[in-house]
Amino acid sequence: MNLELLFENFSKHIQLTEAEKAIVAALAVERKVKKGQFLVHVGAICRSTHFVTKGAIYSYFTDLAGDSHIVQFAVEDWWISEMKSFFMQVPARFNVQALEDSTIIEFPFETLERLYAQVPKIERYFRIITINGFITFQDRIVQNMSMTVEERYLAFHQKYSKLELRFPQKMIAEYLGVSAEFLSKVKKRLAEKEMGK
Amino acid sequence: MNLELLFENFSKHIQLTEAEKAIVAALAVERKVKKGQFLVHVGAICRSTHFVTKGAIYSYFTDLAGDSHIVQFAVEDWWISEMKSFFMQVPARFNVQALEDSTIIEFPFETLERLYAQVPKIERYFRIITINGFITFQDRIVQNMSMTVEERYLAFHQKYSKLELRFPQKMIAEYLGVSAEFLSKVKKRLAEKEMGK
DNA sequence: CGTCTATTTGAATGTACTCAAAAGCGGTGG
DNA sequence: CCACCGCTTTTGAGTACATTCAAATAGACG
Repeated sequence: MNLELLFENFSKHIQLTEAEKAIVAALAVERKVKKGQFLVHVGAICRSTHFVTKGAIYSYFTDLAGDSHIVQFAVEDWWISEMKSFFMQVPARFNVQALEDSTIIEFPFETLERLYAQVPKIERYFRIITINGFITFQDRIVQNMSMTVEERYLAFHQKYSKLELRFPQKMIAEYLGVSAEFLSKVKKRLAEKEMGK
Repeated sequence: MNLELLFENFSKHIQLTEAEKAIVAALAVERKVKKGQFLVHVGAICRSTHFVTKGAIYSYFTDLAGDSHIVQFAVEDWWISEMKSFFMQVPARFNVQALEDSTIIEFPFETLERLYAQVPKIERYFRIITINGFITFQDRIVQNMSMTVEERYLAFHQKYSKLELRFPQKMIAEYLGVSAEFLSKVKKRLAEKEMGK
């Protein structure tokens, strides 16, 4: 099991001793998932939180009209789970699914609680990355309220160019909250503007 | 200074000893603000996080077109601040302003960091309430992506009836991401439906 | 290769917005 | 305590941004 990426990520926010790293290593579970496989199903309880070391994962839900909406993307070095389901141990509202064959490191709910007790710095780490997630969703609200689809797409394109190369355009549309057809038109319009220069 | 409400809120997630409460009490700062007064200005750095013990506060921003958008409401027993500005100590993107004469308990940034070291349970508390905030913003994204204005208003009405009584309808519209005029029409339509029953 | 899904394109439609004006309401001062 | 002023809310007409539906094209996967 390769925990390098995870420890590197930890080190951005906290400094772990070798002894503490050993405790984490003893509790971490590596798992490989095939393309299309689900990590979490709507209605089930999300038992673990997932750190991606290889591949690409996304979470989404389907509304009453049958339309899908992407909640979150995750590639290498990102965490993903159904937060509400995981932390409150209630039925999941979103699916979490693999876009590609992927490798993840998992921490089951009870394990994480024990880890907080044994290594309080880990609790600090999760407080900090939760703040980052909070800010990300807040930004998304801000953008949805104050920007046109074109502006939102451009912001996404600049901030997440890596994701745009990996996830199909349809999913980008489902993330931005716009129909796939309209996103296609917006991109065309932008390309024409670019030509005109 | 009345810390009852704050300690009661703490007790929902962590159990503090009397000694620990004393440490918190020694660091907490009470502040009274008049209606209309700002706790945070756009462009300034948000130095404290605020717990409301009396009154009503809201955070908002004004976009390039001059339209206002509400980011968060807060009344008694709620926390409010400009999260990104506070935790990263960068210029604020939102204003935080008092709707009514209010009383708040403040924790400056450095104080909170010291408090985490002295009372690790406090770090746990803030991890948990940040998760709750994360989930709230995630829910808002989900609703904005999959529900009509009418449905979003009804969800708000049911979940936050307390807020609806206190904040002007215009601000509810700015929170839901809808024009004040259209929200008025939606409410009229709903009232007519209600009559027709 | 052949099939299935994603993307593109166009036409018609709709939900929500903008602009404008009237009505309602609350706060403030005389 | 009433009257006035300013802001909020309502209402209507016209408009726009984005959607839906439909069909053609392109691309990916087995």
